[in-house]
Amino acid sequence: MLVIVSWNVNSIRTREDHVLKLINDIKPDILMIQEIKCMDIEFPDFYSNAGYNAFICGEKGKYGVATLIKKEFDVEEVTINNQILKKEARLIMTKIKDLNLNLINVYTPNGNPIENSEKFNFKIEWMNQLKQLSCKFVKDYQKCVIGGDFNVIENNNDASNFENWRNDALGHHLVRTKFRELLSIGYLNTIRLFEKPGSKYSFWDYQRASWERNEGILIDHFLISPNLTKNIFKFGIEEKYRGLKQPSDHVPVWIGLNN
DNA sequence: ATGCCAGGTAACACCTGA
Repeated sequence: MLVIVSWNVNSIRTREDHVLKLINDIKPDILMIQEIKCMDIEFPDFYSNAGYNAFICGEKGKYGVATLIKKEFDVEEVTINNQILKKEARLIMTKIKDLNLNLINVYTPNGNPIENSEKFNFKIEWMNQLKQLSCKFVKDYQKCVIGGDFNVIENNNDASNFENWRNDALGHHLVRTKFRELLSIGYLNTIRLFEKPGSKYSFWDYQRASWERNEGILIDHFLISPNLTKNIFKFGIEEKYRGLKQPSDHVPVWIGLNN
């Protein structure tokens, strides 16, 4: 069995201890981390001793993703040539050769404010390009897991008060349509197999005591290609990490796959 | 409509996030 985690940590240098705790708690085979907020060379090396190799795509102070994979796997990082996906450090693609498993770690642009057409349009175009990148795995019957912070509220019930998000780039109908396009080419939003919409959130704002009042949203997702549907047996959300001292505003989400 | 928090950078204010 394989455990794959996704977590927007909001600065890896600030959250290093929390990530180590997660590694000890659930011992993932793969960790997809978003919003590392540092350059590759600044990424702290807590992972080697824990038994992981790191594939990092960072930049100074903003965005940034990293995928940590257990050392026993033979992994190749796949170069992204797409200009839009390369523009900011928001996506890293790796392939575990032993398992023929493709992994796409995504940090979709926020897209706010929607009145600023440049930011919103970049989000829409970025999601278009993600679809282009992802559909070839489905067409070629390849195994693919897309995990990360999608910055999309898929279902009205995935927000404690969806009306707050309807005119926001996370709940906007065009963004939700783009997300559904990923599903329509064959990807499955794995949480839907296990939880009813509204029962689980992955993000609580630092402001307005959102955590204490459980005003959350679900925006961290795992999508899997059709030929992995038979392998998935669990979707987990580690809510307790939002209650730690100096937490990320997101919590870890994970899937369990059987071979 | 904006700030509320939080982190980073740069510099004691502003950007980005969601």
